[in-house]
Amino acid sequence: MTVGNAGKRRPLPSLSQLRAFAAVAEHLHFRDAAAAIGMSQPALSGAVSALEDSLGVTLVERTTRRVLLSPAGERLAVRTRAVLAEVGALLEEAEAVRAPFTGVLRLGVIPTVAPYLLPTVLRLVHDRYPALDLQVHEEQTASLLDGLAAGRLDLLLLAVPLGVPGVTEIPLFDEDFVLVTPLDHPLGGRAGIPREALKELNLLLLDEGHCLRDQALEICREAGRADAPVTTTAAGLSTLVQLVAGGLGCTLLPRTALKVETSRSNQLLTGSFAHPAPSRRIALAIRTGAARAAEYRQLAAALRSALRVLPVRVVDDDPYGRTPGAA
Amino acid sequence: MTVGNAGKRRPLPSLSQLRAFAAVAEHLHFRDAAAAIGMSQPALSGAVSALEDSLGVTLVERTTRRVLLSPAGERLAVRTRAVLAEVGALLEEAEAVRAPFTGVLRLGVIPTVAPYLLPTVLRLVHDRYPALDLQVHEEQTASLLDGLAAGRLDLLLLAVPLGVPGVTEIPLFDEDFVLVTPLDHPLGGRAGIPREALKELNLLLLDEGHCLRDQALEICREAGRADAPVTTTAAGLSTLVQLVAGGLGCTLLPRTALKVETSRSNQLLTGSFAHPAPSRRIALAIRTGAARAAEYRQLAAALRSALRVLPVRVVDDDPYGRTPGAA
DNA sequence: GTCACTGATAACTACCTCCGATCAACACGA
DNA sequence: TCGTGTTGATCGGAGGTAGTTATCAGTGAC
Repeated sequence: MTVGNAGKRRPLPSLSQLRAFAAVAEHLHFRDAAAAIGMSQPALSGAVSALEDSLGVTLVERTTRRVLLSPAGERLAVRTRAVLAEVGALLEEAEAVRAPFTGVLRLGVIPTVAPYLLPTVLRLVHDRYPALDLQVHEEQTASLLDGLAAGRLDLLLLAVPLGVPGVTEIPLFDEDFVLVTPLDHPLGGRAGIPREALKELNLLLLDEGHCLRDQALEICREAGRADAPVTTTAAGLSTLVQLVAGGLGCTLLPRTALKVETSRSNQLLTGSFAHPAPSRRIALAIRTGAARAAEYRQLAAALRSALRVLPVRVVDDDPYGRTPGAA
Repeated sequence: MTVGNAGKRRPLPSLSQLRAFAAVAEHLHFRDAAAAIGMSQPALSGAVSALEDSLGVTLVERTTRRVLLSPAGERLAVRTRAVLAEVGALLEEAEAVRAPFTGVLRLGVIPTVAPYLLPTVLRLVHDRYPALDLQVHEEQTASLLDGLAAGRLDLLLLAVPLGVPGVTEIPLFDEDFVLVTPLDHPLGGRAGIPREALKELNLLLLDEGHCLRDQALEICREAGRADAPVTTTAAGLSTLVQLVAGGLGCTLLPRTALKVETSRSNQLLTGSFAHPAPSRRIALAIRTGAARAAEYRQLAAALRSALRVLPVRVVDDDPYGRTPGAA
């Protein structure tokens, strides 16, 4: 026998082999795995064997009755999934290059933004990117971020900063909060209201989980309010405004919501804060390194233009917002 | 002609194709690229063409006199490199599984650790992992971290915390600092020295760039010292100690360095600080997700045992320190 | 205009992957 | 104890892939 080292020729594994191994690692069953990736069981069996040969490592412990991964197989399965994920991103980006602004775009929007911005967003997408199939999901921030990380959503429209690693924010605009009060409220309809006035108000807030609730609480805290201002809660801004109209207290509304929500009642007054008014920033959020990031940034730029008709301060185009090299 | 969509059959690209494209993207020259990856120019040319077909994207703008990447090619080249990097990690991990603790291990060590710990480290590696070819590089922290990120080094032995993203620290032990003084110094040889004493001392420090210098400065700052204590600097601990022996001032030494550095002179006294004494933590550092991470953690565990003979406080084995599933 | 050098193409070979059919091992139940 | 169904492995052949060498064709320098 040859002494040498144990090194045989080790050709590059093929992506088919890696996909086969990943499928086996997932299903722990050759026939199911073969069906899942659309190849015959013998082919898959051979592919896994070939991969084991080329790596020189036993990946799968086979019994005719049970399949399980070897310790090495467990570790290498992680690497394999990473490779396939990168390949997936490559293919997706190629597809995006080949036909930008086509196919499905799963957009997640928070409830305190959706009703007021979606008309603008939908019109923009329809007019400018007619081949884009926009699917809108209205959820709260935490759920949206989960969906983004899990690949269930592609693009989020929500309030920032998030401070979540792996998520890139593309700011769109800042909008002030305004104070909505009943007709007989002493601050009703005033301008230049100092923030300190928040210390004394009977403020109505949204339910837990809405980022707008947290923002309002934060604003109160900054204004020097120690106690929690909550006296009641509502599941939506519309309900909240109706409670105000009924005289139960005041509330803070983002300016984009003002027109829609206050036009239904003549029992309301709107007060604006002294400069600088409390505000929130609305942005798009994507997975950092998303394959179609260039498209999303282009979409963000288009959105900024379209949103200038609203009572908001559109942020400047950020220097990285251009598609590098795109026409 | 068929109307349909523009979609043709799009087979998975092969890793050979990706490697070919990456080589072209790097060299911008087909023959050079072909030579670099050890294949013929026509084969490489065909591979790139096949990749372009399967992606449906023009990646390379070819003139017979000049080759450059299309904008899409630039973007996809990044993805391609990411895929190949993951594949490389996969192969490396397979190799590590196949033959753990063999091959080259490029270890970087900081100068204030190297002379005192290397004897232990080298003996351990030689005895326990004889097939491991340890290559030691003595550099300062910043240079080591660069080398780790660039792939020039595999494993670092240095003071932590670093707080560098992408670098995982595997703590080994804590060691106290001791105060080295000339014979006639009022604090000479005392025990239980309060930290506040540092406020008044004429302290000698290493040159800029040594983390030990920064640690000493930090300790002085915490002790309430406002001014910089630097009066002179030295390039190595040996020099520093000779300066102390010459009566130019005092210095802080890590306890592991004490025996070696003070045995050459009888003009020195060693004082210890009151509990808790100022200390530094020494750790191994690796790239997060390094292919051979399991081996490095095993090595760290072995090192902890071996280092118990030194005057240090070995940290507990961290819960993630075991090779998952290894015998 | 010529020449050197570029990437593309042609023709051929070797190998590889895939499939359908079949085999051998095992667990379970009558 | 012996079928029986299900498991993964193996076999043989068709088809395609990917590599080679030899050659072609376009381009810029001189």
